[in-house]
Amino acid sequence: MADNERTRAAEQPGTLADSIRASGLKVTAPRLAVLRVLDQAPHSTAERLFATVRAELPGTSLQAVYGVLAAFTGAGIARKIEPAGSPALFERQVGDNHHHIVCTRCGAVHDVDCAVGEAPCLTPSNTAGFTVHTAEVTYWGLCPDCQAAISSTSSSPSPLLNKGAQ
Amino acid sequence: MADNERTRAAEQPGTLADSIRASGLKVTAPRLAVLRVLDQAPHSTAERLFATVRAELPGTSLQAVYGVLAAFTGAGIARKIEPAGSPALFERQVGDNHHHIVCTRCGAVHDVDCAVGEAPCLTPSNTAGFTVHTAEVTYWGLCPDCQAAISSTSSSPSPLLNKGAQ
DNA sequence: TGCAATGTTTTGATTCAATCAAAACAACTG
DNA sequence: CAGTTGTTTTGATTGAATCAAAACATTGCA
Repeated sequence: MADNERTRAAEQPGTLADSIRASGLKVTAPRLAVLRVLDQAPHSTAERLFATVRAELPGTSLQAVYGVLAAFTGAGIARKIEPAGSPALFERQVGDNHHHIVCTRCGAVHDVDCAVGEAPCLTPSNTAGFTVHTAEVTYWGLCPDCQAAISSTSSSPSPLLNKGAQ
Repeated sequence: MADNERTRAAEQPGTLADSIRASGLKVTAPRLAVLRVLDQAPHSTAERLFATVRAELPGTSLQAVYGVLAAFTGAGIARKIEPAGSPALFERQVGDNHHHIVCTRCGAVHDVDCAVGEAPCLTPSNTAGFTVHTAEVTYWGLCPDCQAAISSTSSSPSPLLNKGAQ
C-alpha cells in the first residue's frame, strides 16, 4: 500500500468527514469511502458497497465495510433496510420518515414519501398491548423497466419474490 | 417406522386435509402435520415447525418442512413473513389483509388488523413510476411482557434489533 | 383392487449473508 | 509527539435457506 493510502482521512473537503465526526465517530478512510458510496448509490448491499469501496481503497476488507455500517447505523447516520428475500440494504439516514417500494421482478428499490405529513396508518387499531415505536411500510410492485419488459415479451415474469395475494 | 406411519394421510377427520386438497396439492402426513402446527402456533420459523412436527412424525426432515412450506405458500394456503433481523415466519393464509407488530426485545409477533377497512396508506404519494401491488406494514415496539420486564429491572434492554429513529 | 404416472420426501452437499474473536494498526487527546 | 482508545484486518464460524438426485408414496385410472 504505497504511502499508506488508508490513513488519508482528514484531508477531505468538508461535509462527509464532518457528519462522521459530528456523530461521535472517528474519521477514517474506509468510513469516508463507505459514506461517499452510500451517498452516490443508496439502497446498496454490503457486498456492493464493498466492491465499490475497494476500487478506490484496495486494502479494504468486507468485514471492515460491515464494521463501518454497524458503526453508522449505531450512530444514526445510516439506516439498514431489510426487504424480504433480499440481503440488507443501506442508505444515509435522512430526517424524514420515508418508506420504500421494491420491484418484485428485479429488486430495484426507490424511496417513497410518507403519504400524509403525519404518519397515517402508524397507529394500528388493536395493538394487543404492544407499545408501538415505529411503523415501517414496504410497497411491492413493478418498476417501469420491468413493466415494459413484461408487456413487450410474453415470456414468464420469473418474479424475484412470491408475495401472497394482498 | 412401524406400519408406515408416514403414509397415514387420508384418515384425518376433515378440514385440514380438505384445505390442502382444495388447493390442488396432494395430502400427505408431513403436510397435515405442518398445517396443524401452523394453526396452533402461528408466526413460527421453519426450524420451530420442524421441531414440533418431528415430535409427532419422527421421520420428517427439515427439508421436507421447507418443501411443504414452499408448496403451501405457492398454493396460497400459507404466508411467509420476513421481519428484519429474524428468520422467516409462517402463518396460515387468511383472507384479510392484516399486518404484524414485532417486539424489538423478544421477537414476539402479533397480528394487527389493517387500521381502516380499505387499506389506508397503501397508495403512496410518489410511486416513481412503479405499479404497486402490495403494501406491507410492520410495526415495531414492545410486547406487554417486555414492557414489564424493562420497567421492573433497571438492566439494559438488550434490544433484539436496532431500528433507526422513526 | 391393483398399476402406472406424477409428484413428494429424503439424503447429502452447498451457497449466501452475516457475525465472532483476537491481533495489528491508526486516529484523536493532551 | 507519545499514549490511549477505538478501528481494521485476518481467518474462522454460524445460521438460514436452497439445490440436486434418488427413493418413495399418493392419486387417478383401468
